[in-house]
Amino acid sequence: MEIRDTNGLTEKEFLAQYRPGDYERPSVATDMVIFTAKACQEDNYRKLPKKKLQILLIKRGGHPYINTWALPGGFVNPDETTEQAAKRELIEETGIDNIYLEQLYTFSDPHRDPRMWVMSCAYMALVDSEKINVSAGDDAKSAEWFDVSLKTEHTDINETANGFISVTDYILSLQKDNELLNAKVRLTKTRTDSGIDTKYEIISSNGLAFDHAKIITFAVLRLRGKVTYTDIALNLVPEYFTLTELQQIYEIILDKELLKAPFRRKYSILAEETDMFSKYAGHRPSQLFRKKWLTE
Amino acid sequence: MEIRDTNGLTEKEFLAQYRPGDYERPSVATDMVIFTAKACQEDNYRKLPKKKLQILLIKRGGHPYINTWALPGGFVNPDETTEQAAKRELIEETGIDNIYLEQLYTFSDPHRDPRMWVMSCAYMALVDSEKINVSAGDDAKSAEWFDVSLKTEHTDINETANGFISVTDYILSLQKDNELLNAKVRLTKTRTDSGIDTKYEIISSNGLAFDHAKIITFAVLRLRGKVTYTDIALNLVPEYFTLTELQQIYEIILDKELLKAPFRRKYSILAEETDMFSKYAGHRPSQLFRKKWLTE
DNA sequence: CTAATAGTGTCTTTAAGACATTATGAA
DNA sequence: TTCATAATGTCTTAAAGACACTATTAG
Repeated sequence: MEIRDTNGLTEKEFLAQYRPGDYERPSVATDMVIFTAKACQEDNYRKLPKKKLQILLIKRGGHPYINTWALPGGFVNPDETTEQAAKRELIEETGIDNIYLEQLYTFSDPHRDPRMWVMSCAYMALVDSEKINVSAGDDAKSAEWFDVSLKTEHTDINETANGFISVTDYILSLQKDNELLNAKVRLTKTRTDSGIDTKYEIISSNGLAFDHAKIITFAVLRLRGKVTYTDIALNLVPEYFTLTELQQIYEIILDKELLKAPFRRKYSILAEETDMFSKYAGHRPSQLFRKKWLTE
Repeated sequence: MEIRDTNGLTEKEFLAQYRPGDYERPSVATDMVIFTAKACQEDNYRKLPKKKLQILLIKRGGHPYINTWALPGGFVNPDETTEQAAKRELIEETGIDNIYLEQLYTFSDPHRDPRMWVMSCAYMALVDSEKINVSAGDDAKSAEWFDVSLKTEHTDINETANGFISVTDYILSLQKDNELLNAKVRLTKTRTDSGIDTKYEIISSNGLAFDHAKIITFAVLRLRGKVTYTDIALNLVPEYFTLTELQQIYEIILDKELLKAPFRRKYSILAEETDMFSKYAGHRPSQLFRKKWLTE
């Protein structure tokens, strides 16, 4: 390994004399979309509680976007990967450790932060709701769980000479008690001869900071896309769960009802029988299962 | 919008006085895994040419990793997104414009570049091989197409108390005439009670710069994962193509043979009939089709 | 005619959708 | 006993796998 470059330097010599250029660099942050599935209260003692998909937001105390809600996150340090940064911030801001974490997408619009050039490497996290109570309120910041709903408002497809343009408007709603945040995010797919351009834009955003409506929309769509062909949903379920609970998780993610028999046929591979049963339910007890992760 | 923060500033005033902190920032680059599917020569005039999956690599002329091969790419400028940077570099380095481009993953190991802190937002690009001849040799750098092969060497799954550890070793081979580059990339999935850790490591890498063996492996796996449930393969096919050609694309991506009848049943939705036929083939002519992109 | 690919038919296997039926415990 | 959910059976529909058979050309 004694190859010399055009200046006659070996790699070792080159690295010893190397000085980074004086060009502008972006700040790099991570933002996290932390999902959980929480059971609602139910008035009728025999009725099964419904579940809701929730994400964690933090109220901003300073400019810009003061008093609006933002995703938890922060800047990446020079000695860590973006993933390590995300894990560190997760513990700092929420006390949650050991969690499912998946890199989502890197958002890099140069003006996404009005202060300066900041890229965001966004992560999606999934936690089971029994874990989060432990650490609720640990943090001084006002972090709150919001119910999430993402609906397609409408889709328009127009054929062009050599492809098509499809425009889908999504309505994102986030609710916490009396607080309601809303956003419209437009997904435009422009298909030409070769290549497709997929663009997300925020049409309107009320009460959400930065481009976070876009990031949340992206995360919900990713979760929806992956839930049917992976075991990702198990991350949202407690240690012991019933198959109906698991089905509810799928239903709130996909935002549609599923039939019981086919659901069980398909997803019972994700569950391992135990000899325990749910109790005092006002109806037939349900068998409890343990998670059985897919290995492939 | 006249909310004032704890210093009594409005958002406008805050932004006017805002100065970024003096902390370290990473350089951010893009790296591109550009795939194409090229037909080989065939000696027997009646035999159909086989196709090979190829990627573009550029020989490094300076330290570090001098004389090894690297993915095309470059640094992101302050006025552009990572995607715009990737498109710009694609044109600069290869002359290829208007191409399928998809963000893959952001690689952020702080020591992935021995010179300094550089994150790489990696993209996957797909081009049909008839397009690339146009611009071959445009560039002064020695860019070359290498045949790609990614094989699973072995997989080990060990059950643990609360999950499992699965280790898969991939052998990545890149070949161009007499030049053969090799790498072994290990994928370790550590599943615990809650959370899974997915880690890619380079075990060995011959002739490939930086962590590019990892990026290429990631790209091949992504392409394999998406080809069966999207229309992504159409990006690798010329304007007019036969169904056998399309099937060949699937076969080289998935690295396995497919049955003709079921393939056609499933993927004929991606093709629109024309009244043209292939000619002088030494066997029954084949109908030519036009791309029919999926709109959903 | 021959070698080679093109293109289709059909039987089997597997999975998904739809819905009905039986089981069971707390109040 | 009743209400509400648990759990399973089964008929239908759709897709995938396997493989055989016919069609068509240049040489």
